[in-house]
Amino acid sequence: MTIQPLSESTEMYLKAMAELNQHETVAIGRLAGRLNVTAVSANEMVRRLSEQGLVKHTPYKGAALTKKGREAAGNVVRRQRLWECFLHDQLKIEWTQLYEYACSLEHATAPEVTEALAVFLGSPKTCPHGNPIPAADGSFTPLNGIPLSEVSVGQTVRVLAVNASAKEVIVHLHERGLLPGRKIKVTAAAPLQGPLTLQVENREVALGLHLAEFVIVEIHSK
Amino acid sequence: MTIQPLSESTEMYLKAMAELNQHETVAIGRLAGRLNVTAVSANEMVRRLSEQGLVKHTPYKGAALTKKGREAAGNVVRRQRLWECFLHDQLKIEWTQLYEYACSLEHATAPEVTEALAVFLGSPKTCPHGNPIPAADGSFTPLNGIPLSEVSVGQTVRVLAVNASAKEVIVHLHERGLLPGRKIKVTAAAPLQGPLTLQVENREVALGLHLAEFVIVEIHSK
DNA sequence: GGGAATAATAAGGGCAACCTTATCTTAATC
DNA sequence: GATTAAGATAAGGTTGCCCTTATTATTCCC
Repeated sequence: MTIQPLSESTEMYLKAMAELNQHETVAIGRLAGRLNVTAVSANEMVRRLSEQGLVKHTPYKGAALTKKGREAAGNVVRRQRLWECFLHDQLKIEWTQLYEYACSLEHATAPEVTEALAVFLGSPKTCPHGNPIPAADGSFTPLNGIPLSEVSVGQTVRVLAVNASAKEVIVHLHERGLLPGRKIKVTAAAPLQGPLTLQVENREVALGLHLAEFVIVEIHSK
Repeated sequence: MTIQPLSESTEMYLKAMAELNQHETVAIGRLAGRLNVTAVSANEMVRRLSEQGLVKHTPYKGAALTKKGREAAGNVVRRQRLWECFLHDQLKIEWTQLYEYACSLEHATAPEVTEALAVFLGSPKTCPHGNPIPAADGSFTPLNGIPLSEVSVGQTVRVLAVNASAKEVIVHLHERGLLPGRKIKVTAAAPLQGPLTLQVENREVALGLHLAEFVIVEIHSK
């Protein structure tokens, strides 16, 4: 099973769903937004995906990956993140370009190449952005962290991962020093969904709440 | 110039033309054959390519790459052969799979990645099959050799390159030990376009003439 | 319970790259 | 100069994935 090759578009939908939400239902609108297509197109495509048994669509509720879909999605994510490692560690490609370049390569990568790449890289556990690399069977343990947007004022946290796909978002976060491993303190949170004020490496940084969602952190113990 | 991204199909046509014949005209039938499409489809596509200024089509004569097309083709070939080096040298992918896997990757490779890959690999001059890797501007010097099919009986030659794209052909030649660097002697040639008989590493091998065309050799001096 | 936002469906189109079938043109060869 | 093979052209079809516009259905929330 799962030997039928999926189209590039199919892979992008599956990956988007996995990135948005591993298990629960994803609203068609969010999916459409992330993939930059209209809601009508997303609807059409979700129908096709559910015909293939990759997602389960509950009208007016959203779509969720099936077991098969989750496996396929994990596989796509694995390929992408392995390529990100290669592009970053070996080719020294710019941080902000990794996602984009790896995304192109991922669709063109045969299973044999994926596994050889993993071995070559020493079976890394996370991509340069800090996200876990799924196993060969597509399974993976989500990070044990919370979005920065949910951290309360005064707390100090450590960045585990940056989980964004839009180039502008990646660039924006990179410019503000929000990289895996960094220690940051939330010094203030403006009311009404306003921006957070952060202390990042002796630097004061303002960050919109919707962008803070892409930064996965753990509470800094000690 | 040459900054507009070409479709995968376009790249395949350009590459096929470059592989079939760097400079001269290629018959539409040969092109169609190599790309596994009908002559009608190839005709259509050649029209599109000539509208883009990539080829010059002379009706009933064939198509030839323009300067622009040759550059673009060289670039595609460069990407593919660099990936072949990577897959072979670093990932230890099987010889007979290199072409196929590298071909998928080549279409998904940005210029920045191509150049970083070249640096990473130490700017190799040839791919594992022995074919030259074009420079970043797409230019390259063809091998100074002749097809094995044109060697006369009794001569001893050295294999410079295997220049095939069809998997079956690659497998067939590989099984018979026809690899770059091998020394072979043409011991007989059957009449009427019949097969050649070769001495390859103390082994006697029969090889169809149309397959011998894919093996580029140089006369063994001394 | 009613209005707003979101989602679904229908209908019609577009584009790239392929296909088939059929007709016509040119080139190559005896 | 006629035949044949190869190439060109026309017409119509398919598939995947996207689009717009319009209508209808559902859910959520005050």
